[in-house]
Amino acid sequence: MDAFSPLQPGELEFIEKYRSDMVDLPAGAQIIPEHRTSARLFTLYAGWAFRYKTLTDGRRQILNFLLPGDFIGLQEEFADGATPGVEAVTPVRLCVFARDGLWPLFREYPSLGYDITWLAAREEQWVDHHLVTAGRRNAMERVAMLLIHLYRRAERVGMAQDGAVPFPFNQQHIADALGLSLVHTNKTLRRLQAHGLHSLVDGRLRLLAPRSLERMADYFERPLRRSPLI
Amino acid sequence: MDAFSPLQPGELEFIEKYRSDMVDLPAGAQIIPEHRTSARLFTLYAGWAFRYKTLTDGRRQILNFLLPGDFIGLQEEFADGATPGVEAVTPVRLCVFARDGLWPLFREYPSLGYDITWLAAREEQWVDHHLVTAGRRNAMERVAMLLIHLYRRAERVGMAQDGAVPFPFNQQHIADALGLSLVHTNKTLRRLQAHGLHSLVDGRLRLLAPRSLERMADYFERPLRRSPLI
DNA sequence: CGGTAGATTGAGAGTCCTCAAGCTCTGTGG
DNA sequence: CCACAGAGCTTGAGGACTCTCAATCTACCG
Repeated sequence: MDAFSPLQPGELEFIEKYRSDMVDLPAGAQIIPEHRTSARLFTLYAGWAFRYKTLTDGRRQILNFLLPGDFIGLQEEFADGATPGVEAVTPVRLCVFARDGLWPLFREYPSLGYDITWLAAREEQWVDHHLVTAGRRNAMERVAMLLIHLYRRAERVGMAQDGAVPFPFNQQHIADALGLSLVHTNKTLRRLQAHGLHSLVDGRLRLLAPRSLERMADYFERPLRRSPLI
Repeated sequence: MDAFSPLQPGELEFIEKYRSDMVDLPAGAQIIPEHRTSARLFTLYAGWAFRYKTLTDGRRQILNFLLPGDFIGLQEEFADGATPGVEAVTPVRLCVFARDGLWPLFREYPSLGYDITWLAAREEQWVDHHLVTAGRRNAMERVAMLLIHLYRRAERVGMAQDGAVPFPFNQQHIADALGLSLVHTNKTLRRLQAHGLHSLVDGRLRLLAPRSLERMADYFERPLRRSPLI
């Protein structure tokens, strides 16, 4: 697919060997439970998921969203403290890798190690992005930002059809990603919709006025680059 | 130093070869200007800095803080869009590496590539951490969290003396890191101080009631691990 | 036909923001 | 030696944005 870089000779074979399994999980499943380090790494092959952290009183913050092609569980390898959880939003299919195969991968195929670093850096960029949103944008701007962000990412991996992408999240997900309350998220969403900026019907998102949304959100990302795939 | 892992034979020599220069910059200098990709990578050798992004109307969000040992500029290598800026808080000393030496490093010393991935993952953890703070904690909790976080990190690299660490930031820095206004940051800081939880005198931070601060901030990080150094 | 998850709406309260002014400290120049 | 300017800190007041509480509504399912 156009979204991903081609692999070098030998790399695919190594990945196949490294991959220990293929797993399907239902919507809502904990791919990696919070605070628990998993002995496995994953590549999300199909479906949607998100990384999150919760405070002891239950407040939850979604750190970023995971789409097909995203690598899961790298942070846990190097974690100092509490590790985030990873939860499936839709049914997901995962490629499973043994965690202790990570170092051999770097050693034998440095190019794949480099790719993993790329993926880690890209993921951090998205968290950076969300931190700016949560820290310095108001509710209207936050929601606009998230809608554009998710649309573009879904589009990038070929999910767009007729100007719409799947949108499997409920309003609680949006609220937890943006640092807003559920109620205020709802009101903001309705307000944007009333302005004719987007539509959200039958689990599909359509940006009706992308330029207005971008202006409102102060969105300034360039087109997403082709990324490596492990 | 105890905070960093020992290097393997050969690694140090390679790093020395890879390093192209050593640079000193004054407080306030832009180590990497925002939106500009630098042809160089850095390791912060001495001093304090931070990564940040700004919106077009000037609102600024500090993404994380950089202390000695931190690697700078990796995200830019893989950036899709606008890259964050990096600014010195105090005078800093930097080890400079050519960006195009990164791939040879992975190829010739996979162990160092692995270390860089470690550093990237650790940095993302901190951004995760700050995102939870900005998204789901109130002002009191945010400030408490930041004070503990910076204290622990400074302590980890040997900056603690007599129960105090250097604190070179002004209240605008704190506000921009936490997603608060300057005024509210000030009031919150004073309130914490009035409760006897911390002291901030002559640019030195002291946690007077670390347990209370941790409880207030819902802090649950374990001791920081030894980290690799490039 | 209840039961549940999710969406929606209104009302009141509270946190946090903006505006504005004054204060302290430091460095500079007359 | 003192006036002055600038950066950073502090405080008060009013208002705006966002939150919590509570109730209603819809869609879907067994």
